[in-house]
Amino acid sequence: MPVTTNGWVEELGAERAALGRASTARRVADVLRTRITEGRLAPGTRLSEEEIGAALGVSRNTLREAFRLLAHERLLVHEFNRGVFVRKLEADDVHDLYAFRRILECGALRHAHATDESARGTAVDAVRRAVEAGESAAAAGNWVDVGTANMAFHQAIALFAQSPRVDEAMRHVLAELRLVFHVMAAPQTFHEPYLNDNRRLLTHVAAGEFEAAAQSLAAYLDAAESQLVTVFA
Amino acid sequence: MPVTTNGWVEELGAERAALGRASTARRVADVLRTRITEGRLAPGTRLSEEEIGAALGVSRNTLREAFRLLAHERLLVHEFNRGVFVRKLEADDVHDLYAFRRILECGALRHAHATDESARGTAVDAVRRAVEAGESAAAAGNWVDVGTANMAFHQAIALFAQSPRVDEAMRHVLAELRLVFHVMAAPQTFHEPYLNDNRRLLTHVAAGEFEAAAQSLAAYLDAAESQLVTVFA
DNA sequence: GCATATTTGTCCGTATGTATA
DNA sequence: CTATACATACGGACAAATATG
Repeated sequence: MPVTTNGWVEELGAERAALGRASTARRVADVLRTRITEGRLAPGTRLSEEEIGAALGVSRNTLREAFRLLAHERLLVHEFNRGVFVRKLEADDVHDLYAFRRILECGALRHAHATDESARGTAVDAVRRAVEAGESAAAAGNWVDVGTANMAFHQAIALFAQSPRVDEAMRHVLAELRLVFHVMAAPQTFHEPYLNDNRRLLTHVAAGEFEAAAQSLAAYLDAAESQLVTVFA
Repeated sequence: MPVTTNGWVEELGAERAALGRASTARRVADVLRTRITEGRLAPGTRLSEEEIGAALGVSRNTLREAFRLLAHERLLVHEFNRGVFVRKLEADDVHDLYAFRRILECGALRHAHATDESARGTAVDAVRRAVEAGESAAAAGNWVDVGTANMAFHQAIALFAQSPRVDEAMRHVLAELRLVFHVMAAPQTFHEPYLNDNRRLLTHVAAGEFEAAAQSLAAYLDAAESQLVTVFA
């Protein structure tokens, strides 16, 4: 019986009951994903197969399948013959994530003019809902929801591409970025200054000014990136 | 003892000796990936765990890890309680792949002006090498190499983004597209007409005319997409 | 629609190789 | 260098789901 060294593993026992019915590996991945994206698993932590397998009541085979799912999402890194670790992001990663975001989000906006009216309408609606959710959350002082709404805003921007693959790429990028936000001193209020930018972008896309929106968003992302990179240095 | 029904599995035995030293699952994935991208495994084929595991001399657990790797690359699809199948692309997939390509490749070109001189130079060199490789392969009548060079050309275009994540996304898209090319009547000569377009794009990027290159590429991709979609209908 | 056979999903025990204290 | 811990990989087992007759 291995002795648990750092203490966070025991808490998994409580989540074991929450495992519903689906692929066991997927459910295990869901539990771990939540802990990682919520910052309750520090980057760099090694995830022992035996320890976690025992805590969640699944075999190592199943657990390894769950690890692979999360490694695919870049939330874990798998080092051969060494084990899996919670992803630890460097300044270079932040730079690259924002480079990717610029291409995806600005590309989606520039593609919007080629989409049909109704598709554009649903995307604009999604953007509007995200903006309003962020503003009301900020009014209520609920900074966690402000962050969630900001994520939803950028996911909605990606909708203009009308491409499932763009949507998925965007989801992965945002999931990785959650790891970044946790190293911020005040992740709660990080997103708040961008509420105005989001509102401005909404007016652009609602008016069909996609090129202006793209340029505005590029500047927006530049600012956010440099803000984050300084934190990493 | 299950009787092999379709006959292609036995050939795997010959490849078993070629398995070098790395993660077993990765090596197995390499073998299967080659067979899939070369079109020797028809889309829709179900990959039996027991059959292939025996043919390659690996356990079911290890094989399942290899399946997961390839499912991540979208070369296989995993259906719960049913097994894994070689990915079968629909017309919608072709459309989406080209939508994603437009955003990635044109986005990379539009980002090029912001990169430093040396990075741009290496990207231009990579593009030039791909163009020349394609032209000499075409002169030799080697259509397989023309296709390979065309893939390398677009991978080189992605270099202008200066982003590892863009590179990887591009790799995955091109790997998926290989599945599409195999359903063409004459995949050998499919890429040949684009040699001129590639050469023209090279002159653009060599001259630093990235916006012009992006627009030219967009039209290029539109044409290729509609050509492929008609084949699917 | 039912009974049967096949195949996957999951778990366990174990042997071997690799990394690290 | 040795010892320990751990990941890798194998093979067997059984239940559950699916496919087949």
